[in-house]
Order: sequence, then structure tokens, then C-alpha cells
Amino acid sequence: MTSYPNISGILLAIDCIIFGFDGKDIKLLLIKRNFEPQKGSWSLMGGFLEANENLEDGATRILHDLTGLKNIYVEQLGVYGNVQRDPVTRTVSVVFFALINIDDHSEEAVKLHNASWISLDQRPSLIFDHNEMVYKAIEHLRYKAALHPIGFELLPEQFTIPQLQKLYEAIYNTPIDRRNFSRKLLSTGLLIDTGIKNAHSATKKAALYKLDTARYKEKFNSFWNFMPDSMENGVRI
Amino acid sequence: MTSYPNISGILLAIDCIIFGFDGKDIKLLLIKRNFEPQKGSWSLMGGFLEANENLEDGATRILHDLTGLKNIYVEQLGVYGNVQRDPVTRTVSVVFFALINIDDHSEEAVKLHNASWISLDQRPSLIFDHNEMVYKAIEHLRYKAALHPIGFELLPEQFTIPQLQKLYEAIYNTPIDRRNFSRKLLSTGLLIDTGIKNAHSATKKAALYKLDTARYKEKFNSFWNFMPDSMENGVRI
DNA sequence: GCAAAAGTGTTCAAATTACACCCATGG
DNA sequence: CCATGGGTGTAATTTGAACACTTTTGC
Repeated sequence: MTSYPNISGILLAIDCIIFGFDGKDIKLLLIKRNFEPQKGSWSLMGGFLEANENLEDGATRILHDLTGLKNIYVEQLGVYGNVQRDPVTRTVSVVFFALINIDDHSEEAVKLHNASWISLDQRPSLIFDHNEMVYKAIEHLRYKAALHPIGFELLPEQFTIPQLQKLYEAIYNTPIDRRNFSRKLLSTGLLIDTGIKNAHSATKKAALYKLDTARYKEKFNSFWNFMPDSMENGVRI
Repeated sequence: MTSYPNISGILLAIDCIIFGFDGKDIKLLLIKRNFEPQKGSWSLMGGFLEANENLEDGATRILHDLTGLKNIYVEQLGVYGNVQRDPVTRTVSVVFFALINIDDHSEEAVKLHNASWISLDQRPSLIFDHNEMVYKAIEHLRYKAALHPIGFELLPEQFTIPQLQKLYEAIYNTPIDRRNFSRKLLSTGLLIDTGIKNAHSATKKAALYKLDTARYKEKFNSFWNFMPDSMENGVRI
């Protein structure tokens, strides 16, 4: 048996939802399309899966194309395949969720693709079902960051606890008590004090920490039970 | 623009991981293939996505085919698309995760497909990457059931608290304190006492409860913080 | 020396755990 | 009447929430 009878192929696309954090807001890397279809509209960065390419490799390729980065934190977020989601022809899209340190991206690559970093609350409407994908990604970020230490993926290698707090406040769009936050984070044992103080500060300089990567891997799957409600859905069909 | 240039289609399959609970063990509905490829081997129930079919509709179709049921709890679990995963031809599979009340399935449909309910710890090795899919599904079941009230999907409409406890003990393969479990479950406010007592019992008859569906929907997305560790992975690529 | 941000401590309430006792049922 | 499983209570511990004071820095 060398083929399946009477089955025809479907176009497989990959779309990437790329989150960054600028110290104040959670941002998305979106592109203003200078190509068809829907030239001029905003969309996620995407592309077609190549003939001899694994899904994750396709995502890696597309992420590298837009950011110049390798070794990005990526998860599969889901597949979108409604019959009429792409008006050109039937296309099924595998969506990937990526977190990067916003300082590391390649400015040239971003410019080349006509992309911009846009705050979540200022994001334009996107083509096709990309709005739905982004909505799900934001929910996933909230869900996952409440339970696992993925926040660090959005920060530079060295960071202060106040920075980390601002990140979580941005993710959940809610103020957090400084003292409880600090205590909780330090108690995870995930942070290593570098002994250095943050230079960029007009007042008291905060201590710079780095992630204990060994402990991070070890503890990645133990729950944090950190933030208030967020969600994930099961669909009843 | 009515087509994309130079892009060729890929076969899209759907595979379903179907969990049941017989009062003692968590079981999987698996099929012993009486068709090619890999005739005689065990696999998940699957099929190809049809030309004008949405993904969820495909899953619904396949689940109905095998169980005779509609309105099953289903979630997308992920996509598997490694280039060589299917030796016949390149196929990308969208995997769905389903929970059903084992008493409701159609025996004829199951027999027709040469399928059986098999306990997790007795499951045979499966074809292709189906073992990996099942492994991920079990992890997902543990993860999700610790945080959301999905356990009820595996039970009959009316159930006792000891039954519910056996279910969670089976999911986590660990004993749970009877008294604390009962208190915690009742405190969720999700259970309605039917006033009826369980007939099938040689000793004291347990109270039968049913799910408060309104409250279930309302509280589905609030965390439970229920069970001990389980996991979910982010892939670093 | 003062405004602004960082670091640390204490108290109270709530949730979780670890236990022990009594009740209903069928044989 | 007794073995089996179901139902409920309580004390000890742990965890989380709320809140106040001191320190460092640049101007």
C-alpha cells in the first residue's frame, strides 16, 4: 500500500502569535500585509508548511524569519480549519504561541516584513480568524503563567523583582501587592541574586536576579497557583 | 486571487482519544485494525477529514461512528505532523480528546469497528505516533481534572460521592482521604442531592447526586486546585 | 532633606491536612 | 451481631491576604 485512495490534500499553514514585554505592556508582533490576499490588512506572521518539514520546524523557520531568533519558547496552541476561514482556498492553520525577550529581536527582519510591536489593547482587527487565535493565545498566556514559570521567557536574562511584578500586572491587568509578590517569587527558589544592582533607576536600585535554569526545568511542571481566574475551554460538540 | 501558487496539499487525518470509566479503571476505546495499513495492530479511532468538513465536525462524525453518541465532551489536543509519522504517505493528524460515560456507548457500533475498552495500564502498543498521543492525553486528563470539573463527563448522570472519589483515585492513581474529598466536593456547590439512595450496594447506600449544570457552566473556568502535580509541556525549539 | 521606589516583618483569616467516631445495611 | 462501606466533626498546620515601617538614591 503506497497511497490512500480517494483522499485529497488540504493546504496547511502555520501562524505564529508572538508575545513580548516592553517593561510596561504586553505586545504582539503583527504584520501589515504588503502582499495578497488582504494586502494592507493586519495579520499574524505565517506561511505554508513545506513539503518535507515538520510542524515545529515550520514554526521555527517562520519565527526565525521574522525575529532573527532561534531557541524561542514555543507551544502549539491549536488548529483552525473551518471550511471557509480562508476565502482564497481551503487552508488549515496550525497556530503556535511564542514568547520572546523583546530586546533580542532583529529590527531589520521586523522592518523587512513590515511588522510592528503592538500593545494588546491597541491591536487592530486582524484578517481571517486571526482575532480568535489571538484571543485564545491571551487566555492561554494568563492560564499558563498562573501555573508555570513561563513569565521569565518574556524578560531579559537579568531582571529585577519589580520588573517581574510589572510583567505579571500587565498579563493580568491588575495590581499586585509588592511585598507578597516578592516573598512568593523568592520562595520558589527559581531566582538567583546576581549581586549586581540595576543601573537604570532614579531612586533606590533594585537587585538584579537571573533564573536558576536547572531548578526551572525541574520545577516547570509543578503548579504555582499564582494568579486569579483565567480560562481554557472544552468545546461540547 | 483564487489560489496560492506552488503550494501542494497534505492529507489531514483526525484521531480520537476516547476515555471512559467503568467504576474502577480509566479505559481507552481502541480499535484492532481489520484494514490497512498495519492491519492487525491496535490504534486510535480515526479517519480522514472530508473536503467540506470543519475539524470539530470531523471529530464529531468519527466519535459518533464509533460510539453512537452525539454531544460528547471534546477538546482539541494537538496536531501531529512529523514528516515520516505515517509510512504510507505524509499525513498530518489532528488529535481530539473525548470523555464519555462508558454506559452510554453503542455496543454494536463498537463491535462493528472491532474496538474494545482497555484499561490504561493494559493498553497495547499502538501504531504510528499514537502512543505519544495517548501519553499526552493522559497527562492532559490529569492536568485538566485537577483544575476544572471535567470528571463528571466520565460518570453517569446520577452518581455517588464514593464513585466520584474512585474516579479521581483512578485518574491520579493515588488514594484520597474520604472525608476531605467529600467536604471539598460538596463545598463546590456543583452537586445536587437527588434524595435517592444508590440501590447497588451491599452495605450502607450512598446518596445519589447529580451535577448542577447551570453552576457547572458558570464555574467551569474557575480553578479547583484539586489534585497533586501533573504536567503540560512547552517545547523549546 | 525629600520624593520615589525597594526591601523586609507581622498579624489575621482561610484553606488544607490529618485524624476518629457513629450510622446503615445485608448476610 | 458484625463486617463493610458511608457520613460527619474537630484540632493542628500551612498558606495567603492585608497592611506599615525602614532604606537607598538622585535631585
